[in-house]
Amino acid sequence: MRHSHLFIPTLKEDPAEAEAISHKLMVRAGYVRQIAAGLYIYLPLGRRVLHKINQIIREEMNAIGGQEVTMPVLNPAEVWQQTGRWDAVGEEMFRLKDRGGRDMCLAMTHEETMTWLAAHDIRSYRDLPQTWYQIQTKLRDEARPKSGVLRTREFTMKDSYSFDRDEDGLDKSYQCHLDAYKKIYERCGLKFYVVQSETGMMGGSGAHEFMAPSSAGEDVVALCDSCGYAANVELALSVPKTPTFSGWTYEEIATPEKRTIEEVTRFLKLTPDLFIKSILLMADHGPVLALVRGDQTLHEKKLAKFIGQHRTAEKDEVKKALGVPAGFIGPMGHKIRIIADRSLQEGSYVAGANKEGYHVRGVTSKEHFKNAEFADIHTAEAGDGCAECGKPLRTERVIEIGNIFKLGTKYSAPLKAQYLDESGAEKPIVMGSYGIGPARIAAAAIEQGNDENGIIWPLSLAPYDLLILPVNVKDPATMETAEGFTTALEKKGFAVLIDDREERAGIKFKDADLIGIPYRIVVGEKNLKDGMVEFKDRRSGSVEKIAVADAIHTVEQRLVMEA
RNA sequence: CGGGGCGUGGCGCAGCCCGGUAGCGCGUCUGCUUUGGGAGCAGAAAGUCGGAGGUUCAAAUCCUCUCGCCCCGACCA
Repeated sequence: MRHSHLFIPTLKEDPAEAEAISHKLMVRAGYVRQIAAGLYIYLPLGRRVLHKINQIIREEMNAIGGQEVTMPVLNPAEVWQQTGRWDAVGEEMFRLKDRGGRDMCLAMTHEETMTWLAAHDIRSYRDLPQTWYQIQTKLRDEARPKSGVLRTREFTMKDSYSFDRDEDGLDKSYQCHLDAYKKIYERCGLKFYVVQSETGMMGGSGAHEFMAPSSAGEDVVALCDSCGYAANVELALSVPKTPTFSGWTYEEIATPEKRTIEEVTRFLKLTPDLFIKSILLMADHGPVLALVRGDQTLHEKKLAKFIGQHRTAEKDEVKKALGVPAGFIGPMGHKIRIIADRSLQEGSYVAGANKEGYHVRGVTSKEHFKNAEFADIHTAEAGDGCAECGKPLRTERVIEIGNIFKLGTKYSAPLKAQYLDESGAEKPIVMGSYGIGPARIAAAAIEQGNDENGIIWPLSLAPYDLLILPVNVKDPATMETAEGFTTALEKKGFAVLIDDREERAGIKFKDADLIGIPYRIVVGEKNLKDGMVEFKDRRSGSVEKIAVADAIHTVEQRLVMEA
């Protein structure tokens, strides 16, 4: 392909709106343009990358027996009403009415329509198992689109759905997907983790996420290098280090105007792990007091599993519910529900005295908050002990590039997706759902592969395998050689881009680095006189002179070896 | 939805506090020179200063409202 025939609008400067490296580079290198918040145009290069990712996904999905289908993006309300998600989802779903006034929505995922299909056309255990997938547009009215292509309002997703007769079948389908996903990300050249995850709005009994480490990510995972425990911090269990307790007797201490843990620790010259942080939350069923250790952070998603939807209480609500000004709450003597972090079961702590200007020390669970329920509600932090093996955990910021869920019968039951077993009994189909975000794979690959000059693609994702760069297009010998390479290598099946623009060498080199094609042949007049050209590896930066006569053979070997 | 920031030629920005001629760099177009890491010189085109209202003799600049984009948080199949 000739560069002069392609639309590759590169930019010398970073776009003002971009923060994430992948976002800056995708825009600068001419892969995407943003038309509105969370809505992107994929330019020729960007489209090629997505296409390559989608092909890898297709191959691996087909390899586990997946069958590609296409679901409509525009959905009738009924199916969503039947599963309850029409009401459960809220503002994140784009809704509209057709000309007849019927409620419709733009699909944000396709459990409903896939299950509808299964309900209509799967009758017998003989029809099972099935795995259906699509690579299709999803629309979500995101509260906050961000980080370029990482969180958008319209995006394509590979989503697949497995249909089995029972849990055993589901386990097999789930495992097949897990293995296929690993292959997909490996082929995409990504560093990634498989971690335990929340089931979120999908519901269901088990879930994993595939996470690509990157500072641009929105999630954090806790990892144990010792036993391999890996989980999203939304659910990661950890055992904080036990502090050294003093043999305090229960007594009040005056702490005038010292409200925050930081203020009180400084005032009393104690470490924060000897404090109890008492946080009042307003849940649907009334106020709840949450207790975590002073050095820990309450994880509201963990807490939500016990008390449901909630928010932190306002100052006057604290006063009203507990009769104590905020900043001096202690766990003692309250009638309301108390959820305490497990780490507080042992030890003697400092806590608010339930009295303005005072704290107390010597607070223990056995004497002072016997009525509390104990659970892991703190955020796992680096250095905490692994809940499995006790060794220290580390944490890492990651991009979620895929997830897999065991749905069970959450969707098949309401949509009546049933089959008849051998004995003629009607049973609900047992389902799984599995997602991959191709654009996130592309962004993660850039986050993990770039330098100060631009993108460094893995060969498997690069828009072109090889760039031929004739330094001076006006030199006939140069062009003859360069075009000869292009034709010969294209015939061999490689995707070749020749930079035939009448630009200065500097511009072409800069653009080449920016765009990030993994290999480059530079055809220059001086080298050509000696029968040589340069072969450059974008990743290592290494340059070697190779004979014109050997060039095609050398390149072919190199590319085949890497592929 | 809460907090913060920003909207000025295609792109990146200055000007705004302290009202009075719209400016810089890059890009684009023309010509000449140059030609292996984002060239030089000369010339040119291109801006309702996000929008609406107001204050004023006069508004990019001050006031009010509004729209958009980005960041932090909440939210997130």
